[in-house]
Amino acid sequence: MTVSMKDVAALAGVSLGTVSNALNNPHMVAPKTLARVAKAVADLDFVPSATARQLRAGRAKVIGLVVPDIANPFFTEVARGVEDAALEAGFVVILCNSDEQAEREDRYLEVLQAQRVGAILITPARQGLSPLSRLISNGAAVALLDNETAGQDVCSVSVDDTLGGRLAAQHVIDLGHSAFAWLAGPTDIPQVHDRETGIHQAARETGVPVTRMIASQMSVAAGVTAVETELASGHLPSALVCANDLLAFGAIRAILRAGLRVPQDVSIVGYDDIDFAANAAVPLTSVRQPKYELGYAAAQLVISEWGDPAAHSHQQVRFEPQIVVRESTGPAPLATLP
Amino acid sequence: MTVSMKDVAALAGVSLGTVSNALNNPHMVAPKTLARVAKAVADLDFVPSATARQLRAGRAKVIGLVVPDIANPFFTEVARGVEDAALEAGFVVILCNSDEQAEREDRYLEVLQAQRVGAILITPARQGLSPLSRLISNGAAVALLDNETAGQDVCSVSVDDTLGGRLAAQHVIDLGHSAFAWLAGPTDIPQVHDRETGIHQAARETGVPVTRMIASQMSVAAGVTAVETELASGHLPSALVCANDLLAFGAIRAILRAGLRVPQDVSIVGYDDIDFAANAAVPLTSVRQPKYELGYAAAQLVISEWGDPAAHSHQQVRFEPQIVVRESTGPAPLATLP
DNA sequence: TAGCAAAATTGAAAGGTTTCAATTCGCTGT
DNA sequence: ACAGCGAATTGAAACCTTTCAATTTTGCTA
Repeated sequence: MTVSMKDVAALAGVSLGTVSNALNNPHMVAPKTLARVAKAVADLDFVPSATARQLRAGRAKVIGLVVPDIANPFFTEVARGVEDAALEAGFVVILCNSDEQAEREDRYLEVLQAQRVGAILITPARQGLSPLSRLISNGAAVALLDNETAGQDVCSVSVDDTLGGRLAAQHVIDLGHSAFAWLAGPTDIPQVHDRETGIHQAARETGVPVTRMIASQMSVAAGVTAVETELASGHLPSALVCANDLLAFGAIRAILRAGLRVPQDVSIVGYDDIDFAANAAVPLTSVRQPKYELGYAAAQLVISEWGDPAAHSHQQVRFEPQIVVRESTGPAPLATLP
Repeated sequence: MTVSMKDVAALAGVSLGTVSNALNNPHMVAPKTLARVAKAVADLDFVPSATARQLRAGRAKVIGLVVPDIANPFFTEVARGVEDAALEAGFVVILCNSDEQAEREDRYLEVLQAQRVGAILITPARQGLSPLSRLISNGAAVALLDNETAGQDVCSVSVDDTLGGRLAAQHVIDLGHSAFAWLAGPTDIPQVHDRETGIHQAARETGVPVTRMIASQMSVAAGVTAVETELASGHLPSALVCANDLLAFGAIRAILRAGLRVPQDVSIVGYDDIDFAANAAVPLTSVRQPKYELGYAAAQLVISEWGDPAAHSHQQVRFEPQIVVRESTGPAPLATLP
C-alpha cells in the first residue's frame, strides 16, 4: 500500500543506501544513478517516511507550540509567524492550547515528549521551567514566547512590556488627562505585570495619578463587566489604559452603553494592536507588538538550535512595541465627568 | 540520554514484550509483574516513543488540520473543537494554514503524507479532492470541514449555509426592509455561494429585491472598501446582509464613518457569530454556526474511522445555523436614504 | 504426585530510514 | 598489464516499538 525506499531501490536497481544518498547527499552519487533513482521516485510517487527518519534521528522536525489560547488574536498572529518559519525549514507545528491551566500544559508537555519533538515554543502557564527541564534534557530546543522570566537557561523572545506600558500611559498624559485608570487583567500574568510597571513609572515621573481596576480574564466580556462595575461606582476618570485590546473593546462597549462617548468623554488605549483594532467601529489606539515577527523569530531560534545545538548559545531577543494612535483617544475633556 | 523500553525491561527484570504488554495490555500480565514494571517506568521517568509506535503501526495518531486561515475567528473556534477531541483520543493536531492557495495546500498535503498522518481535516482551497486521493489510498481518514461539495467519497461536516442565508434574508425582510443588499465575498468560496443561494430563495419567495456587492476577501478591510465604494455610488439600501462577520464589521465601520447610524439608517447582518460579535461597539446580529461543535464532530469522525476503517461508513453531518438578533438590525426607516 | 490446561513470559521479526565500514568499480600513471 | 587510488556502491546494524508463535510457569485435578 505505502511505497518505501525498498521499492524505489528495487525499481532503480540499486541498494537502499544509494537511494538514501540520492535523496540526502546527491553529490556523492553518480549522475546517471541519480537520474535512475529520481525516475523511480517519480514513477512510484514515493514520499519518504518522516516517522522512520525521526526514529533513526532520535528527534523529530516538529515544533510544539504551547499557547494559552489560540483564540486570542495575539497568539493567532504569533502562530502564523511560527508556522511560516517552520514550513520553510521543513518543520511541522503541533498546536497545543494550554488554556492557562497547568494541568493541561503538563498533559501537552508529556504528549510532546512522547512525540520526541525537536523544539518547543511555549508561553508557560506558570512561573519557572521545571516541567520543561525534562524535555530540555531530552534534547528539545526550547524557547519562551513572550515571557522571559525564566532567565538564561533557554532562549526567549519577547516584547518590552514595561516600555509598552510607558508608551500607553505617556500617550494619555500627553493628551492632557489629569488622571487615568489602568484596567489590568489577572495579576499573575507576567505581561500584565510588566505593563503595569511601565504605567506606574510614567505616572510617577509625571505626577499623574492612576487608579487600578482588575478584569477577571483578558476578554471582551470581562472588560465590559469591569468597566460597568466601575461606572456604577462613578469613579471612572477621563482616560483608560487597558491590558489588551479585547479588554479595551469591552470597555468601549460598556462606555457607549452607558451613554458616554469615546473619545469625547473617555479615551481608551488598548494593547496588542490586533488586526481588528484598526477597523473597529471606533478605531482603537493601541500599543502594537510585532506579533508575527515574534513568532517567526522564536521559531528560527529553536530551528537553529536544533540544527547545531553545540554552536548554539541561548539568546534573549526583545522587540520594541510602539503606540499606534487612532480615534479612541483624544484630548482631556474640560469638565469632570458626572 | 533518552530512556527506552529496553531500560525499563532491564530494571524490572523482564523482557521487552512484557513491558509492552504491561503498557498496552495490562490484563495479560501478572499483578506483581505489572507493579515491578510500573515502578521501573516511574523510576526512569519513561515515556514511550510515539515515533516508534507509529513506525510499527504504519500510521500516526495525528490529525492534519488544513484551514484557509487560522486568523479567521471561525476557524480558530473550529480548531479548538478539533484539538479537544484530539487530545481526548490521544491524537495530536498539526496546524496547516493554506491561505487559500492551492500551492501551499499541496505543499502541506505532501508534508502530511510524509508524516503518515492518520487523519486529515480540510477545508479545501479548491474543488474536488484529487490531491487528497493519494492520502486516502495511503490509509488516511479524511473529512471535509465546512464543505461538502466533494460528495460521498469521504466524510464531511458542514453547516447548512443555504438555510443560513435564508435566515439572514428573512430577518431583514421581517423587519420591513423593502430591499436589501448582499455583501458577498470571493464568489469561488462554496460557503459564500450557498449563503447567496439561500438569500436569493428568500428574496424570490417574498418578492423583495436584493442587490449584490462583492468584497475581494473575507476581511474587515475588504468590507470597509466594498461598502465605501457602494456608498460613493449612492445605492446602498437600508439593510445589508454580509457573507461573514468580518465583512459586517467593515461595513459598520464604513457606514459610521459616512455619518450614518446603525441600525437607524442601515441594518447590518453578519454571518458566523464570532465571539466578538456580541460585544462589539454595535453588537452584531449574526447567523450563528456551531463552530466548536463542527470541529469536535469532524475530529470524532476521523478518529473513529481511524479506529476501525472497516466498520466505518462515510457520513455527511450537517448542522443547522440560527440567527442571533442584536443591535445592528432594526426596523426599516420610513424615509429613503439621501 | 503426575499430568494438563491455562496463564504468563519470552524472543525474534518487522516496520522504513540513516549511517558507516567494507567492498567494488573505473581510472591514472608506469 | 597492473599497482594504486579515489569515487561509487553495498550491506548490515541501529533506532524503539508491537506482535505473535513458542516456551515456561502456575495452579489444579485425578
